[in-house]
Amino acid sequence: MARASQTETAVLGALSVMPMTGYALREAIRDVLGHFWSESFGQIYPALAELERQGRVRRTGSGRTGASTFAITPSGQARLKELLGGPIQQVPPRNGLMLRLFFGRQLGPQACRSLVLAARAEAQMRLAQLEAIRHEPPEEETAEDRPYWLLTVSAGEHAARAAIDWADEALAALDQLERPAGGPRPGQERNTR
Amino acid sequence: MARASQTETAVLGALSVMPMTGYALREAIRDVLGHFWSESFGQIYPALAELERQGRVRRTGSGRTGASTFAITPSGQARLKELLGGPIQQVPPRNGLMLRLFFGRQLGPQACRSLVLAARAEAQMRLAQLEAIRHEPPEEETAEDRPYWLLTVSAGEHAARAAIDWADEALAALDQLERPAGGPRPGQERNTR
DNA sequence: AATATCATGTAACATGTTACATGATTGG
DNA sequence: CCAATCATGTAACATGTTACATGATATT
Repeated sequence: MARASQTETAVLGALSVMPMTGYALREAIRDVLGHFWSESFGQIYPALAELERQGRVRRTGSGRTGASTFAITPSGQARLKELLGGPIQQVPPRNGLMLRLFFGRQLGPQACRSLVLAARAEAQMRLAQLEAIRHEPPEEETAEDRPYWLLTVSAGEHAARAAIDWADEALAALDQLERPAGGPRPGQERNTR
Repeated sequence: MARASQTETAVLGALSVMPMTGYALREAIRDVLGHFWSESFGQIYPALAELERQGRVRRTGSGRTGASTFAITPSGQARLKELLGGPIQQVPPRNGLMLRLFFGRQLGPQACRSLVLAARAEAQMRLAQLEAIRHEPPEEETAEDRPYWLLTVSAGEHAARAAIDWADEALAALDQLERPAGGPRPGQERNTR
């Protein structure tokens, strides 16, 4: 009980959609869950071995020699539901951009501008990718999963748009900092917008 | 070089605002940076010891016996600037809520609703806290840092509002999933299982 | 005097990444 | 045949949390 349950959830979840190899699992997680999840080989293979030992997945020796396709078992299905219903353990926050901006006085407004601009560009790229995903033609086999998948896409879009809006606001504020608008007027700093 | 540079940055940054003990450092990080950063004692004390060995901080044996107030040295100031200017290393994403929603079909719309509602409530609380911080009266000593601090507050507010908007949208979508709009239409009522 | 809080430090554990070793299969 | 890719697995390392041990100081 209770070991690496997050990786376990991701692996069982992915296998609940379709059986695949450990390698494909990693690619699926990177390409499909990539916006909010990640796993490395060093996590996936041990997790698969453990899940197999527990009878949650089984190897169906298909395909090439040495490669094994893993499929979820009924016991694995049950375990997945249990994990999904269980408590969400979140990672402690560690936002490198915010850390830098918080101590931004040491860097000065110009360097901060660059950081914010880079963040804005990144958010814009993420947003475009998510919109592309949303407009991909739905596949037959995954039709029932799709509404749920779109919830996560939507969350990503909202977050990306918020990041862009914030960046624009932050850039304006940093500009204000650099040239204090027509002579120093204390107690005035408002958000333009 | 290049060891735990993120913790180093947080510690040097906090000490650049004012000297304090390791204990106070942890409280400051939790209370002030808490919305986007975290450090534990197990990180802070070794980091302080290492920074002292390198001459980035020094102990000013003030206060009670056994307690040491740490202050940043000029060398530490320089190092801080170097760290702040360096590349941002971000943590791989791991969003437990999104993972659950992605496999939401296994849980069903009702359980997903609960998850989204909880997330909404959490975002609302975060938003209230951030707005309180924004309206706190500014202190004299930190006046120059304040504009930068407000950038991070603003980012948190944008993110929280985005989370709330998304949650409302998601709740509506989940409702649609449960009762498929205006009576059963053939080829449409499949999600009841 | 007892309790709560401040303070420092360490050890054990959990988690996760990266790099490497090894080999099969496929496409040119 | 050769390179690229698919595939599995492990070992070394990095990072980070939690729990514990220890004691000082402040509060009641």
